Amino acid sequence: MDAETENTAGWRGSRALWLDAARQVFVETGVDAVKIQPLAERLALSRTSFYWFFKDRAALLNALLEHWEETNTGALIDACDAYAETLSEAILNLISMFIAETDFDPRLDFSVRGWAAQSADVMTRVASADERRIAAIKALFVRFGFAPEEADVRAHAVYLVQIGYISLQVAEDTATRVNRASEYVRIYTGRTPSERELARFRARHEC
Amino acid sequence: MDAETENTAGWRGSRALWLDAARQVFVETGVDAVKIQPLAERLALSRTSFYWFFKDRAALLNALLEHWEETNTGALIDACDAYAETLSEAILNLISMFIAETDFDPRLDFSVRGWAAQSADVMTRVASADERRIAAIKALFVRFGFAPEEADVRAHAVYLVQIGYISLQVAEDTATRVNRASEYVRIYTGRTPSERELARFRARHEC
DNA sequence: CCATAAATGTACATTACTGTCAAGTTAATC
DNA sequence: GATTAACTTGACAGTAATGTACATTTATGG
Repeated sequence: MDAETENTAGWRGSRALWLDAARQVFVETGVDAVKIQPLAERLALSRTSFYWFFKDRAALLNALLEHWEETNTGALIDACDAYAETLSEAILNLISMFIAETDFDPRLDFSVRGWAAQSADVMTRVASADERRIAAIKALFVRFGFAPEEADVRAHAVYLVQIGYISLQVAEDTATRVNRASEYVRIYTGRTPSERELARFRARHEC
Repeated sequence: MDAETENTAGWRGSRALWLDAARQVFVETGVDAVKIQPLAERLALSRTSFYWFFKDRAALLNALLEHWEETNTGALIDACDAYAETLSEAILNLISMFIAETDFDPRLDFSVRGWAAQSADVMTRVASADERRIAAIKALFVRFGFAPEEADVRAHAVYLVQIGYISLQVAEDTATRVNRASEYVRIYTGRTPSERELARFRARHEC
């Protein structure tokens, strides 16, 4: 069943439908574009119907932020906790998660940061998400024998490069990103990933 | 003479005054907040007076973008072209420019990226600025003997980390950033900066 | 001191949004 | 088939913004 149902009568709306439309607009055009009237037009629903599912616009924005917290930060931490025999493999796990864009949505992350720039409230929540994420990456380096201080600097480097990528909004195809991965592993860890590790990594992104 | 003159009569406005106010709001709250009516209130000027200096809102936004292109990208390229005896020194020059925040305004850069996300036009201009910047950093690595391909990856790493920093909007004091610089130089270049280079670097940020 | 360009302000017409309320429709259940 | 909870809608009242036309004020230079 499509999100855009052809029906013009009956119960077409739902909390999830409004939230999903809001998420799309948010990602495409930023917080300030998340407005009830345009969303209603997009969904071919009456504007006022919105107020049955959400108290007001603020409630919708709040739901958006909660969605982001659950998905993106969760996905990153899961990737850090994933099984890995070597540091290279662990880093490749992380890179995989960023490349796949299935669990972690880079554009959502970027939009949230844009929002944070204009809202102190959102800013603090973003800052604490960043802390949790960096701590997870740092733990990964520590797990493979790095001293805490060095693990910290390297975790920052890994994370900052990814956030940088997201901010550049580069439209590279998966192939180039997959190929570049091994060089990044070398910069991050100082070690070269084995052929087997790379083969496993490539395989993951070709299906 | 202050930007906020106490005078309530006479000629208080100017193109520069409106543009500067717009820049501030843009950096604090994003493009969508750059509105003539609020700017007028802020400047204690009549809203319509704006139209004497700019054709319309679009003209103001365009001026904003041109300002960004001139300042930020220019500052970065200048820093890359600056005199340096070693690669470490060259990288420290670059880091200096980012830390100083005098010529290159990180928040302006961030806001422009947020704007780009919602405007294809702005996006292409940002993309070409990124290309010019990365090319300048890459040239720096090549200048100190790196092979083009490796120079490219390293230039990306350096640039992405900085953009990542900007996106995180971390509020670190100059001291911590200065201290961390030497570790970043090591990650970026694989070499440790000399004590003299670091001393010169620190001195630059203590006056 | 007067003409004029530079800048400001007032009034108007228009558009896009927000939220509330009361009345309607639809699907499920008893 | 009547009741009811879940949902939809149109009408209303209000706010904030845009841009245009025109009148007014202010500084400057002959």
